[in-house]
Amino acid sequence: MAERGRPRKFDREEALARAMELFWRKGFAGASLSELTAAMGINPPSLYAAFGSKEALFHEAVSLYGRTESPEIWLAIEQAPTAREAFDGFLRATAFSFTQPDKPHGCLIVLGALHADDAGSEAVCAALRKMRADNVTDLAARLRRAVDEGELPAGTDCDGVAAFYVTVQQGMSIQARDGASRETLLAVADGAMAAWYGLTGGRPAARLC
Amino acid sequence: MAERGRPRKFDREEALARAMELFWRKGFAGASLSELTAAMGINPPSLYAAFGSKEALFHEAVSLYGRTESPEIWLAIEQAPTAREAFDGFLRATAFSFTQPDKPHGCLIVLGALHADDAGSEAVCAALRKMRADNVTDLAARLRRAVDEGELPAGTDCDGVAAFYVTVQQGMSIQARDGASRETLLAVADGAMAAWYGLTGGRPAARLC
DNA sequence: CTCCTTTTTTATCGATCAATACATAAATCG
DNA sequence: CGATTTATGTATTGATCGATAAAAAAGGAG
Repeated sequence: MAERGRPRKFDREEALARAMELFWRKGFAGASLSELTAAMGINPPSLYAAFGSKEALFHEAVSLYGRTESPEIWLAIEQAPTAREAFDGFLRATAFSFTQPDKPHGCLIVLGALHADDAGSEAVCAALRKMRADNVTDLAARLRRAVDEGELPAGTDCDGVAAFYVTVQQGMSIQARDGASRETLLAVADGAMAAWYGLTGGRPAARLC
Repeated sequence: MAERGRPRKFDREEALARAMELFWRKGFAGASLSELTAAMGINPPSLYAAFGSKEALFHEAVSLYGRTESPEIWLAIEQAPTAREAFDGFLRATAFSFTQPDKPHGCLIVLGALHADDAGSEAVCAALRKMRADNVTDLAARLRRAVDEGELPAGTDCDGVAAFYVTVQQGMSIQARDGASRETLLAVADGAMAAWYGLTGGRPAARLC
């Protein structure tokens, strides 16, 4: 079971983290092999031996992103007692995650590969698109749970509400990439939550009466 | 004043329109010279003689986009009698514009150049970023006008509200590019408008009382 | 030690990128 | 007409793209 051959000189996870950071900052097509190898501190043959291809490296980088950056965003969706607190926490965590110092602003899954440049990046683009679609599904599932639990009316348009909040979050990626401050994104989150009772038809805002 | 030399064989505006369509669909970096010349029906020397460079062609394409696609979106902002109708019309027109058949879905100004790949595209990226920032400014100006006219309270956070609605619109570009239907985008627009009274502190939704 | 396996470094591969040289063609000007 | 000007088509330019060939280096296995 002991490893045969010359031992790898670099830390694979560390190199992957550097690749993820570069993909996050420049996108799949925008991060060139020479930039990747420079950031990872290795030569091209080492990259291909360890990860297979630029596309495979990107998929691993996205997976790492999902394991390191996403959980804090989705924590509230899973753990908050009410759907309203879940969505509010979701958007507030997004505002924090998208404006971390010393990290690229915005979301890798939204900004990483919007255009299917050539045949090679079509698969990459489709993978991110599916992850974005899954986000809508997950939010809708949380809303349906709220309907089942009686927090929201039976007629709630869970898919439509989920689409709205995902759209806001995706817009926050653009805003964050454009330099919007954490405070601005939190204000956007508050704005989206201002639509909650009107959207869900749940308990109205009593102070308005 | 008569034109000297051999007359141009192609229609410059028509070729520009084809270039705009390709940039819109694939982004600045994603649209290669060979694809551009193929779409425009001309050879590289003709492109450079008529437009100067790929970057200059992109700027002209963005200008054409602003003249042909943007007006219908911004019409309501300028002409609607109330700010609420202005923003509602703005988002509904966006939903229509972003899902036109036989045209790329989403907005060229949002999707055209998110990453500053190299030194050449940094200027392109910055130009689009400025246009996106100007959008926030324009929406905020419409809100301030509503404050002046008494439609909205004096304490309204015009910049924050403008940031929210621009964020929603930018998220709609991602959604449209991902294949969201016109109906879905209209539902997102309705969702954003559901936040209006809560955000602006204006006249509350009477039906909730 | 000698084999064997794997990683390393160096140098490069063919393809494609944005951008041009060059010669020819098609118009106006004198 | 010849001279000038501009556009066109063909063929390339140097640079960079993602991906490798080849040989030296560094470990364990026998």
